[in-house]
Amino acid sequence: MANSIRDVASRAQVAVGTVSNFLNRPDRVAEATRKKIESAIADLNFVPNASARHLRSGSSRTIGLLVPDITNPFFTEVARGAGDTASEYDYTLLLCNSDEDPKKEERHLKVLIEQRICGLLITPSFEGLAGVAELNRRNIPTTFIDRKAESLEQSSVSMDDFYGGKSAVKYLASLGHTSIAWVNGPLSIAQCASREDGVMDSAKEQNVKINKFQVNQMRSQNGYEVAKNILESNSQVTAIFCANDLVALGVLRALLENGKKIPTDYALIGYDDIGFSASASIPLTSIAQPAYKLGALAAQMIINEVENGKKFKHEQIVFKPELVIRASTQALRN
Amino acid sequence: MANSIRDVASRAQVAVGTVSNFLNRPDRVAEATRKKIESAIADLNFVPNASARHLRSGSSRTIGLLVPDITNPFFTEVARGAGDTASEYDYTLLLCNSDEDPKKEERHLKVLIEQRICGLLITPSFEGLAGVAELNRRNIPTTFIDRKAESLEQSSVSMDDFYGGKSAVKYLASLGHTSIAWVNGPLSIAQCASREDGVMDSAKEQNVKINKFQVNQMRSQNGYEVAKNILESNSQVTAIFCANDLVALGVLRALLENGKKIPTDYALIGYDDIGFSASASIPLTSIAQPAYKLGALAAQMIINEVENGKKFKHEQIVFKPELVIRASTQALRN
DNA sequence: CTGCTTCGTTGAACCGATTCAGCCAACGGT
DNA sequence: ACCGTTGGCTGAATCGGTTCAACGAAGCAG
Repeated sequence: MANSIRDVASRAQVAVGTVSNFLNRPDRVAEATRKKIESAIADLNFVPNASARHLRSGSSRTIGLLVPDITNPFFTEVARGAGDTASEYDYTLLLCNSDEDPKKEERHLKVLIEQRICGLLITPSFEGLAGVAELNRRNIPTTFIDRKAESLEQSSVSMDDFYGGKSAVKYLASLGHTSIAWVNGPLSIAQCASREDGVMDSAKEQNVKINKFQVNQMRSQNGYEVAKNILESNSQVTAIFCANDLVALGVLRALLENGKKIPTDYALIGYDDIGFSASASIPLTSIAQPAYKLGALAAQMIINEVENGKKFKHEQIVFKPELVIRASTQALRN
Repeated sequence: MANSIRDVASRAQVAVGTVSNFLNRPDRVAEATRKKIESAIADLNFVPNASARHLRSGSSRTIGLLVPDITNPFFTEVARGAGDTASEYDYTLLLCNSDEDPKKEERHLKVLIEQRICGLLITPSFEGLAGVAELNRRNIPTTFIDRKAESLEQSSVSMDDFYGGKSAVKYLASLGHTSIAWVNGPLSIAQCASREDGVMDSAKEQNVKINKFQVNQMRSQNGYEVAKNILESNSQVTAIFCANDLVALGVLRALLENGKKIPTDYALIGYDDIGFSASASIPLTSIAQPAYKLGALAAQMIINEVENGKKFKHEQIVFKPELVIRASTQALRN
């Protein structure tokens, strides 16, 4: 049942080396021979064994993608992008989900090393991951996604979070809002910190007052809970900016339950522009991140690096996020 | 850099076979030897090469998971479940997304065959996939997810859609609703057809009137659009049941925009109980499907089949979905 | 002391591809 | 007629593990 290249060779009356050439460099085999081999392959239903191929050739044509939360639509899109690009170039994508658990993350990295992946795409959930250092020591090309590489020896595809934070506040200011609630996640997450920097920077420029709020996890439920604090804070807040869409959706629900009108009582902005935001009960204005493109480009870059070896130049690409205006924001009426 | 088992053997002063034993059946290696090998492995930073291992041993310990839409939270959960179980048993999960495109699906199946996966988990988006037949011919164990196997020679883990449709209508009837709008997807999708059968069956039993509506795709936007038809249909409909949550969320948005109150003007039920339903502006009553469990069990079953070979008994497991009651439904007030 | 297990270890053969030095024939130039 | 190239093909060696027959030493029974 499991046919080998030798079976094909003997049936086609050629040498094994010729079959291998047919598989990898068809231009080097003569037309007549090619036909013989083709029909032998069809007859025997032959499909080459990837393991054998990898073993001998040394290169695995497998790239690993390690994400912290496959449940998050953002990463789902990243994975789609990376997957599509990988198969376009005949690479296999090995998708691993760490559930933000460092143990799982390390374990997956070990498996990826066992598989001898030729490159890794990763959004690390923690700094200083032992496994990543290991990858480094083994000279496995690594590209960071949604997090800028700190060394120029590594590539990354990330977003300009400072700009994103800044542009949301700028937009709200342009609508006439002068007192904004800013709901952020843990500052230990690099993205959150940069967004906050952008927010504060813009606030200064635009002469806007910022009320800071915090959630421990960036999920809907946390937004729902923090909304009470905002309402009770008794300030003149007229707009709310959340560090991600899930949180914003939670805030939205809480506000509606409290009889508030969006966008008249409060303007609301999220971050990420996940699919659900467009179809929320009040479609959410958000800062869109091109997740699919991020994944696709990261895959593209790692493939370049794998194929061009030393002469490859590492790049740190930074995308600018984009404001997407929907029904949850409008100009402040006096 | 890339160390082999032979390097380990020579450094530990033992034979290669002993190192192999250490790796696979440590109990057969004496304590003293074990220690020597352990430290040699640590010194050399040795990690076994999965390709070589698979090549010789014949079994790949890799299971493929092919889903039609990784963007759908339902499949994301299935993937999490399958992935967790796989790594628990030291298998590697190869996740492929076909985007409901039969060409991509076939291509992924080919890659999976090249990888010599030991088992496949699949939710086929089309009937009579050539690739699946191919898998069959090669005797690769296959388990269907969310779709019942038609042959007793194959395993499947699916949901009782008839029951799900039935229980939603039964519940609405118990609340006093006697005229229900039923928004279904294409009947060519097996799940949709069964749910509809359940709906109609229950309607008859409960003496409830059903108004049928259809969407072509089961996305939020389609629900949003169909809602207008429901409103214009001018019937006495007091409850709406949608074939999936995304559609229900779209309907919800349209209703709210039209000034309707949920659940007072209309009771609304979705299907799938995706995470967002709980945190929608009006938390959605839904028919919950244990997606994670589905994936985990399917992985469990395929691993059993792989490891027990012939003496394995194929099973067609059918889960009962569960009604989850939230704010979008309440008793009809007269 | 001999024969029989059991335990731990050995190392060559093997899995199925790729690689590469080497071969042959045909062709073109001088 | 001779030589150099080129194109097409060959097949043994190799990648890094696993497998397995065989072996030596120790332990035990008679």
